Amino acid sequence: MSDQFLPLVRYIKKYIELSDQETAYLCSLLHYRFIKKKQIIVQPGFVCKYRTYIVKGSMRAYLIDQEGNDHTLALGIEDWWISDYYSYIHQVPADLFVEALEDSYVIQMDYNAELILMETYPKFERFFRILSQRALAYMQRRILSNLSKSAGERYEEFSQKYPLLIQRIPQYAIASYLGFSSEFLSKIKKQRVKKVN
Amino acid sequence: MSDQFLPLVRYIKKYIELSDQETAYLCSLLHYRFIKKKQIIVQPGFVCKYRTYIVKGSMRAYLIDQEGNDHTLALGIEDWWISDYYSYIHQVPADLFVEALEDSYVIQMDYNAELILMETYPKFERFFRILSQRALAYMQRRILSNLSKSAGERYEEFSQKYPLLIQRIPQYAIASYLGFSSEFLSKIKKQRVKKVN
DNA sequence: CGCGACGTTGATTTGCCTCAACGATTGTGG
DNA sequence: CCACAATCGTTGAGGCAAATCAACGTCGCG
Repeated sequence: MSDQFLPLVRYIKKYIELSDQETAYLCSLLHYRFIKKKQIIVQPGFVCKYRTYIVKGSMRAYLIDQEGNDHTLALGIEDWWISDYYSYIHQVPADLFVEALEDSYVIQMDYNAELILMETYPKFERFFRILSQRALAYMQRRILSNLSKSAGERYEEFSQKYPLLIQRIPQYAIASYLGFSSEFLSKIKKQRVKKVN
Repeated sequence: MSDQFLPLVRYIKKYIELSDQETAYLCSLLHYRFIKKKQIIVQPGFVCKYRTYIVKGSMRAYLIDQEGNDHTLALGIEDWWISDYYSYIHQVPADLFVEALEDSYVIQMDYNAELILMETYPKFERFFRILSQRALAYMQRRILSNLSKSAGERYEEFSQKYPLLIQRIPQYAIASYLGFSSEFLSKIKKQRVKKVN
């Protein structure tokens, strides 16, 4: 068997122990895929079939509202997950697009496979519990940050926390993730340079 | 044994089945408490020890920033959970206050009890997985709503979704939850009345 | 009764948006 | 391999949604 799934297996082993048998079964349920830059893997109106783990590359999940403005829910690079989580969990049509920002390699698990996996080896309940608890705690922090901080402060915080993303993710995507326009991000950066001097 | 824990047991049984033995063990780990209006059960600097399920009453989780403004992360009434989830999950000092808005009765479970419970009866892994997955999906929707909608639209959506909260929760708490000032909420409501006529 | 908590209203200010024009860089088809 | 288009970021002018501040009304509670 190829070890294309190794990054994800290593990721999971940070949270639960896996025997060779369990690992093999897990891998039998996974799909390894190449996603070309700008390719869309989730779109509104279609159920989000997969949980997507990024092996290499970067992706963005975003909403387009009635006025045509886009709003970024999530950004992801190596070792992160991305999807329209609401659509995935409830198996209802998505509201979001999920799109590759770079040529990417991903590992996907579909909803039924996930259920079967948890039934076969209940320890995966534990893995998904930990995963979603951590994501939830993180989301709460993000909401607080959005509620309590100015655009400049949020950008500052983001740069500290994710210097890698600042380098690789287009500015319009970062601005949209942080909740302001990309023009305004330009102006923030200009102010910032002044401050440093 | 008293059945003060019945509401929570019923809640849990919506997601997993429980034998009498499991139920009894669960209840042995719970605490039933009365919280007086304005009483604070979580505060910054102290680890959030409990997950809190509201049996009766209402509560609010909020952050006070450097300028002294408060920002509401969560509101809760009967049959909802509330806590500083980040603090609880990671067992680190909280950033938030959690306060009763009315005289309230709650059921609390502490972090160690939760771990023991899941070890003793692994099916509780499943319960907490489902719980956090649903909360996570909900949080993502809230972020999208905050990113893509105006103050008026968010209030409209909130009123549709939680008519009970509109009646029972003070306006300043709702405004703060939705991310704008309570003065502005006054003005929104005024506009709204005009529209209806 | 009197005080404190909550909500309202109006005047003014401001953080961020919108629009438009313009470089710089990247990608692509001839 | 070049020309041209598309994409991305920057800059400035003007505008708007919502904040801030201050004053006032009202209600419930000690």
